[in-house]
Amino acid sequence: MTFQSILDEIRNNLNKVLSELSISDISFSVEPAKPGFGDVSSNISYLLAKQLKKSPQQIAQIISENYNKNIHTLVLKSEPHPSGYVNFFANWNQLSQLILSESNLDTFGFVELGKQSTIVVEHTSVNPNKALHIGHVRNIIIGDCISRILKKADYKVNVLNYIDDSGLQVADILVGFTHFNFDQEPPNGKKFDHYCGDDVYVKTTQKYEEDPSLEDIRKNILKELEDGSSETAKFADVITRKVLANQLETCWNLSVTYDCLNFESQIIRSGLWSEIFEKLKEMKLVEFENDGKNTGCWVIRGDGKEEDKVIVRSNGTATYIAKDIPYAAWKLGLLDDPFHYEKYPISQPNDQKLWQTTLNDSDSSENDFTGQKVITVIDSRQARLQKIITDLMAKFKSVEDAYVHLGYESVTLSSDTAKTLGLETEGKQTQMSGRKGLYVSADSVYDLLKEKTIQETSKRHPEMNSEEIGDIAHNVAVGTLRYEMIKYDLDKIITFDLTKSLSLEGDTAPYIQYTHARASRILEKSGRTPSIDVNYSMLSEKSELDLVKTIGLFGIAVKDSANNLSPKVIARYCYDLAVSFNSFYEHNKVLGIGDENLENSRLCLVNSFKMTIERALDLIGITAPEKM
RNA sequence: GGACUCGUUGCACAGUCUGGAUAGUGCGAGCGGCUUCGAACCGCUAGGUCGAGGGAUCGAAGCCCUCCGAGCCCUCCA
Repeated sequence: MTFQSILDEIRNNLNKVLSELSISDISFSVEPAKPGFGDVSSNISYLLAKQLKKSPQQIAQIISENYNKNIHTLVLKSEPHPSGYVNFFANWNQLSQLILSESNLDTFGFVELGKQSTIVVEHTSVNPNKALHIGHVRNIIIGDCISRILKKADYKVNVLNYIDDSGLQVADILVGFTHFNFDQEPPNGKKFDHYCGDDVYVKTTQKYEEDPSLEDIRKNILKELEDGSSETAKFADVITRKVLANQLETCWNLSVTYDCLNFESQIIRSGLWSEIFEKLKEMKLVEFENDGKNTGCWVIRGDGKEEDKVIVRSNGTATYIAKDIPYAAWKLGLLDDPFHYEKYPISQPNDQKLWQTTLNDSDSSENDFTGQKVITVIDSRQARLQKIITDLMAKFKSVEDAYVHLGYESVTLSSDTAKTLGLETEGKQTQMSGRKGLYVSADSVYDLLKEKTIQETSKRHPEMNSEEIGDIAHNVAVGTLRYEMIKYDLDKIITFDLTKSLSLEGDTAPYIQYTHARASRILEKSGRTPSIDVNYSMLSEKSELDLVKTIGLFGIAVKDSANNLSPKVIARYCYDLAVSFNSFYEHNKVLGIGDENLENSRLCLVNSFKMTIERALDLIGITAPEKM
């Protein structure tokens, strides 16, 4: 694992030094050094200070001296720092060789964390009554990046999208179609999902406020939805599948794909709920209330000071959270699978197979989309409900962390952007609202970014045709949007601003993609494929070795990212790698330097960089064009 | 009222999980760099009581406690 190799070597040798000094059981750190402190650092002497009754400086001195007596291959020397750290300097002749030759392998960056265990990643799960907005995009991109990263970390990943096709939001647009005469054909070529969200949904919910008696119609429609044989349910199926197809277009356009679509209507009709409800009763996880404010309901007891949660109403119907319980249990493979699977009629990009659940047992294939672990990506406003599910699953499965709610903060609109949508917020950011029509759609942001990129690219490449420019603009637009969605920590609110969030400069995807284009250009101009059999010891400039080192850190970044379910780590790695390359590019010429051997070595380095940035970007679903 | 999350330079963030050296980056501001492998770039300068207070520690932006500020959740809504 490249840079990990030198960390391992140092750890082993330090342990040897410790045992020579008859010291044991110290868990010290061995990590990549901060700039200016060698290549690797250890805090070992701080930890021994008390035991040895010596200052960290003195101990660092002793350890370094002893360390240098040992045989080492990847380390040149160990050096005590006056602060007390023990710093190590790499033998770059050896380490460059190791890192750069490994970087040529397809498996570069692969880490054996999952050991081929199965894991479910569920994301997207947007009600099929509207187009995706920028807030949904955060969910989708986080989920997609996590699945890509987990695959790189040796997990078998099943990506699911839960289609809530029988909920209240769907009922609302049905009310619009059936009672307010909304045309089923959108006006002047508008995408159907946008039409349903912008027009039918918003205007129908407006009418509820004007006329509360409409609530009865709404409730009726909702009830009919749950009965699969009703005309309403059949109509709903037509509408929601049209919306879903449009939503998937948006996702696919952003390089997001799935393995299986799970329809809520089918979960309801499968009878999984009554199965799990019996189990809950047996395990005494739900209780029937004979008095109090929840009289006649089945509830889950609140934790500590939390209120009890009703899961079956006194009229016998299940609440929102109740529907999630059988699905969660199904995802973990705790229930007999009632579903059959058929191919989704439209094919995904790259022909990746997409399945959908069906209760129809003819003409279907055997599949298993469950996992030993489950990660559900839902925004953190649902944390309370997800905690209830998590607790239940821990009891069902008898494994603590089998079900993980991966929460993230929402995307809000900046005051300026809200104003362009007609809402005055007095300088404050504001939550989006589908019901109020207060949102920025994913498609419109993509279009804006693409248009902007087309302009930039045309300026630079007047010789290109529009198709070529369009391809580049697509990759840059998708990259920019994806990067913007994951570069912040999951628990930071993203305030989306129609002008400020669409920058193509600084810490953005185009910056990283641009370095890739620079590298590609060098390789193209060199007119040859770099040979791997070169003497890497010719690489000795600081910026060269920094680049080699950053390339070598790929695997460590993947491991960190997978362990912490943090796509941001890969985004930052990509950025660091690009910064490293730009520094190298600024300080060293590759072509026409009059030294064939050095040129060869640098070409190899450029090639390793190009392959590594491509692989790293791929983990966050970003493609870097050859030219831009 | 209770639960959870956040607070680091003018703005937006990284670093906090796993304590240790000189707290990093981008935007913005000021200055400088294309007859050179692509300036969507690079270099330099200015800008920080790490929300406040206390505690444990040889050592805290990081761990524990209290407080303040912001967000969000707490329906027989979804």
